[in-house]
Amino acid sequence: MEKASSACRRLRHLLLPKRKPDSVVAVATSNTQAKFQNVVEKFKKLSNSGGFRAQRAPYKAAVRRLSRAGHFSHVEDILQHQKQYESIKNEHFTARLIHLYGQAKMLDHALQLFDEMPKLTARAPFSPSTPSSPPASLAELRQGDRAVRELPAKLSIEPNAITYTSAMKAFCKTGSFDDAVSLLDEMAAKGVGPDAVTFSLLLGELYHSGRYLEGENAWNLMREKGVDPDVRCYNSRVQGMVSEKKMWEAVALVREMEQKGLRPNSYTYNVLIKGFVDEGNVEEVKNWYAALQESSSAAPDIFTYLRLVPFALDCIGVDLALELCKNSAGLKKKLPVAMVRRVSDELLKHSRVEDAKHLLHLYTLPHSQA
DNA sequence: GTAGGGTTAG
Repeated sequence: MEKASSACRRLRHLLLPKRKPDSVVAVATSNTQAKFQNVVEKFKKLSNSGGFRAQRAPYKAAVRRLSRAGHFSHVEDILQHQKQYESIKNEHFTARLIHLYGQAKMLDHALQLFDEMPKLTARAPFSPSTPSSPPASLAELRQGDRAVRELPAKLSIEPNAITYTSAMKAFCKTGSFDDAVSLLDEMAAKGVGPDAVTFSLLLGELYHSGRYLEGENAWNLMREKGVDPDVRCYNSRVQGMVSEKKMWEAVALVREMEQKGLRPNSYTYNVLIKGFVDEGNVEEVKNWYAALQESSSAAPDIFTYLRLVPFALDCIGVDLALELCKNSAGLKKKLPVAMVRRVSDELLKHSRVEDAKHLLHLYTLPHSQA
């Protein structure tokens, strides 16, 4: 059955008009189609397990991957598939699916699923959690006004902290930072308290877009409102300081968060490393990489290595570059092939054939040129 | 146990 349907799909694909008659392109596209179809089938199989359905990351990753590639029918396929499981009666599960449609920018599907909730979940909707998914979906679509005004009115619900946070995200993403910040006033007027999530998002957007002073204002506002910054809030501010090349202040802030008992995570270290890489400060880059390796609350990740490998090649030495590549080989996300090749080329320049071979072998790259 | 919150560079 499955074979027949995938054969049909292939046939349909062949019958579809092609813009590019180039046979090489056609074969590549067909391979890609088959690859994504495979992703869908695998995902459906995994969905059979309740343990899998409780996880959030694989859903997000699959939807992101498929929607980025423009395979919206595949997104629909895997999300509609979830309706057959008991989990669909759990409104939290269904709310997640709604948001996933939003993340794929499939608003119509998101709202339709929301409409179906009463009959799917066997419970009346609008328990505190459910109506937050449509605003979150609208935020993904950068529609702040609709998220915070039109939709709550339509659903006869009062916007809560999550609605506002979603709207803030949408406003920031469209560059309407003033609108985002002014939502804090509106929240205060309505007695809705912002929390660490609200501020981590706002701070991140402000600092990340180069609005350092506005970020600092928001940070002070957060303190005035008695909201305790968590690791992500601190990270946003550290990142803001790094962007402003205030490395000493950034380091001091990391020390402050440690003193408060907040454990720096990989993001924290990566931001500092990025700052010192941009400064060309070899000693501090080495220090913070060592600190990250020794940390009990963080570990190097792919972003660490993406930054460090080119820097090691250019400013430190091929030995460190090789060591970094080896250290990163065990990660699920791999370094780009071109980056690994740069390191192996450098090794060959120094006639270190065995090291180069070993490196390419680690990344299962052919080394016939060697 | 259950919502809304990060980066990379070519």
